[in-house]
Amino acid sequence: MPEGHTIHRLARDHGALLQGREVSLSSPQGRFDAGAELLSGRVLEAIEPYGKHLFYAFEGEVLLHVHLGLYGKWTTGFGPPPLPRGALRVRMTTGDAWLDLRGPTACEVYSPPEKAAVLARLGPDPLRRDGDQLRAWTRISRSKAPIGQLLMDQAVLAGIGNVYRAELLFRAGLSPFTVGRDVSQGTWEALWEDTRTVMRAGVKAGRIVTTAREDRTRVSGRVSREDSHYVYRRAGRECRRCGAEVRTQVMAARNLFWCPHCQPA
DNA sequence: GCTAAATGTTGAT
DNA sequence: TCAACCTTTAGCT
Repeated sequence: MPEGHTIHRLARDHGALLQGREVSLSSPQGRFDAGAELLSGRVLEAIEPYGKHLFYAFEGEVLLHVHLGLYGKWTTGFGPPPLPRGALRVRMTTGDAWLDLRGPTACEVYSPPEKAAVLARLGPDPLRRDGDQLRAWTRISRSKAPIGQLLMDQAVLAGIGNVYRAELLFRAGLSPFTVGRDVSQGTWEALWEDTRTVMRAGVKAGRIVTTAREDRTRVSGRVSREDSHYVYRRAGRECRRCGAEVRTQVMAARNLFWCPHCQPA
């Protein structure tokens, strides 16, 4: 399940399997029959991640646009693909590998202008080399909205989701209720740099781990699910740093988590 | 074994 | 504001 780190990881992994290859597409579920037929048999030229969006560029100036949403998932394997089970929106195959897509919010054929239109409404992506923190700062520094809402707004920053929102604000010691225009530029720049650091680690590990070693219960071995977050989904439990009770409240239509002591209003 | 919630967004009401 | 998308998992029993 995807925030930006998952998308960038998929782009990398799928590139290794598909780039420069002729790809066959089908839609066993039937909901993408026309698109699969249009794209099938073309060479996959490039895969580009932006925020939570994936763009698969095929020869002939046509793209596959995928947004996983909350449930969407890719599974991959080598050799002959398994018999299709369940609601399988798209299957892509090369001679060697297969890739199955289930449950995406978006799976559609795009033209280059349609891709450009999506990019035009997204803020900078901290995982991209061209991610420009000043573009986000322009929005944040003028906004009366709380920073916990702004971080979730894909027009402000592309790729952050509910886990990173909670965890990044905790790491910054910043209250989610601080309004954008009250955030200092120095605080923002540090937050942006920390976002890049933490999300890059997420791409590498294939999961979100935001805790420092000294804040974990168990210090060696694989980081447990329990140990991988400071506040996300820890409502009512003790803050790892100070012992105060972690709080929760809906903000931007999602459950927000924070420590009232480490992130004072 | 069952239910609810979940790392997200869109489009209808 | 809410249903839809559709799967996985946590937390119950």
